[in-house]
Amino acid sequence: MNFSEQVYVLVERIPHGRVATYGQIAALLHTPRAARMVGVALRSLPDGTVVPWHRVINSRGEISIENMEHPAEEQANRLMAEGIRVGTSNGVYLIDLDMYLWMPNTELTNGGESRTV
DNA sequence: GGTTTGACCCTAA
DNA sequence: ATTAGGGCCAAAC
Repeated sequence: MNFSEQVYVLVERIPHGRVATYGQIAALLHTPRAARMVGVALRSLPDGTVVPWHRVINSRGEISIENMEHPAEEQANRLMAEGIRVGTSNGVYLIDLDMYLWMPNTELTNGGESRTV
């Protein structure tokens, strides 16, 4: 299984209503410096894929797409459809990481609570 | 094989 | 606080 496939598998584990960062995905794959590769992998997702690519954002909590086949606006809409509050400042979409960041270490160790705040 | 390419990230001004 | 600049490394050429 190549790097891209591992990325897809991991991204599928991001729960509905949560987000992860590129660097976080890379770190979970034991290559903490390969954040850009995560982006490259998601860039060339096959069409009609079921991977929730929209749940992956950058380390500052921003959507990092300008305009491709999937514009930033679509990603923002998909996130909001999951109940995530998406702010916008100067054309940049912002997500509160303190509130929505996925914490994979916590998910199985505490009965599924994992609240922050 | 070597080179180029990024949906990134961190550091230093 | 904001912004350049450089490092990163798997994949595609």
